[in-house]
Amino acid sequence: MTTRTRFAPSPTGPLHMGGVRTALYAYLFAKQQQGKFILRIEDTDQNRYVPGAEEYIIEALTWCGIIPDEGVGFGGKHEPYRQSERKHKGFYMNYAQQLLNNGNAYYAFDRPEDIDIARKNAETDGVQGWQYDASTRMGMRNSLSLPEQEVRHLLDQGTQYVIRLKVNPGQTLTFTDMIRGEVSFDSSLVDDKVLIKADGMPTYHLAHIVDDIMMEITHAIRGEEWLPSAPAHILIYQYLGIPMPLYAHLPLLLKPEGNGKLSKRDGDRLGFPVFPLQWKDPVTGEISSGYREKGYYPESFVNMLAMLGWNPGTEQEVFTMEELINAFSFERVHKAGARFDPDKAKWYNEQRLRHSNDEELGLKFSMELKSILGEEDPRSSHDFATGAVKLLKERVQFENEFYETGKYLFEAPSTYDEKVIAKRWNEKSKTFFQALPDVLTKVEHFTAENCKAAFEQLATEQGMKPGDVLQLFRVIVSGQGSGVDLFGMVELLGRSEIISRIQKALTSI
RNA sequence: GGCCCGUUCGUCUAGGGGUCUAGGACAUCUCCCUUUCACGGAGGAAACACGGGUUCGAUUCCCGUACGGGCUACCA
Repeated sequence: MTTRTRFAPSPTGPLHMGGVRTALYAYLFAKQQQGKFILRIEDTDQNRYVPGAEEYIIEALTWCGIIPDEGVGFGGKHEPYRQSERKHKGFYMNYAQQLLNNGNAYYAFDRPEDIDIARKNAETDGVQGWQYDASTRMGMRNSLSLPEQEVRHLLDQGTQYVIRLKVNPGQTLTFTDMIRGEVSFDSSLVDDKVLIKADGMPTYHLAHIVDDIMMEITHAIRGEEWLPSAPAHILIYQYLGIPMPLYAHLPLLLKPEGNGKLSKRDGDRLGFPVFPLQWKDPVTGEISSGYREKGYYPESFVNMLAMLGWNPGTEQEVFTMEELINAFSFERVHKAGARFDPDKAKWYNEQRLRHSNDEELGLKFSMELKSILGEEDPRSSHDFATGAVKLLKERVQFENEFYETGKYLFEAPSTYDEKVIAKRWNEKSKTFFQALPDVLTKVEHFTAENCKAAFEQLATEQGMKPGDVLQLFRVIVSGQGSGVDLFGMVELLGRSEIISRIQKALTSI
């Protein structure tokens, strides 16, 4: 049987990184098994629908390289993949009817207010967790407690109703989780979950099962927050007489500090994004940052996410998607929640940047430079940009830091590091720099090595150690006391630029 | 409150009865390299939540406690 996994978010807003990780694991597993990965949109709650969320989800997954084989936006033999559309085809009601017919579900006419009252009454009696179940259902208005005639009448009248799962108490419900092993529950503690809501929409509980069956899902992968409702899901499969797919409940992603799971609000408050892509709230206009816009490589973002709760059992940490597909296994997913570490996230990006090809980085950087400096500026050329990349590559974690970090490569300094000037600038050094342009003019091939040799020779001739003027030279060229390799920078900037910077410094210091 | 899941350095984690003097990575500290800063290299500090069992022997198995997390909607 072909492995089929799905990722089934609800379009209530941007996908957060925890959701992306769930999608990733489902994708990795499917690909490893030469199976299919499906994107299903669970939009059964029309009140929570957020415009743009669906597009966001598709764009985010695509950016990450987690490409569905079937689903909303990708087509496939089980269309439609949007639950609101599937509802109109009667898929969910079909299954609900089957449960109704077999006596495993029933109509309930209680309004939300009635349930509130029942709950409040129970609380005043000191009962903490009231629920609609075998112990309370006969005191409510439903097709189990009401005479058949009345039920008929209510239905004929068009009275609003929900369909509830009839959970029989006193049995142990067990299933084997791919990550946690055997997990069991007492059915007495499971409530009679609503299967079909008053508006005719199915709830998650019914909908995901119907769709997983119809879409031939073999492995259901979801977050740990679903574990408590697993017994109800086991029961639905039992009542339907259909074998359950294998389930995996993933550990949650926790906040970097403090308590609780990582939530949408945490991100920008703590200085890191929680979303893969930037998101603008359609109502408030509030903008939340995204990993893409921060300059992360999608591969690094995915790599980082993969390692949060899973490890290969070797010491390898940097992976490509291909390698992840090969190495992944649910047996090696950790059971406890993982606290997200923004520093480690940056490290993954840095690693990928370090191993990137200079020419390719240079090409991208030259495009950026062209938009900053102009198409014709020689410093926007591929050659110059590649030269700059070589000098800057080990000093940044993101490509988008090249320009700011190496700004002095693109414009002559207007200020000079005061500490170095105060310490080193004197008559002797001034004389040295007055003589330096002539010496540099005579250097035949203007390379780092030749310039360095000429520089040192001049220093010796003037009776000083190169170290006495080296840092000054750096400040004269770049304005800063520290930075990229000095003579590498000299070679890149070229003879006339260097000489002009020396002359500028001589008049302004 | 109830139910479920969990608990190894600050963080992500390896290890699943003796090989543990508990390993790696991020972060941190020291030193080396270097014209500076980074990079890189070397090294340091840093953890088995607690209490009972089981066992010749528990970080590893069992139970309890504590702590953390999740769920407890006609939301997913």
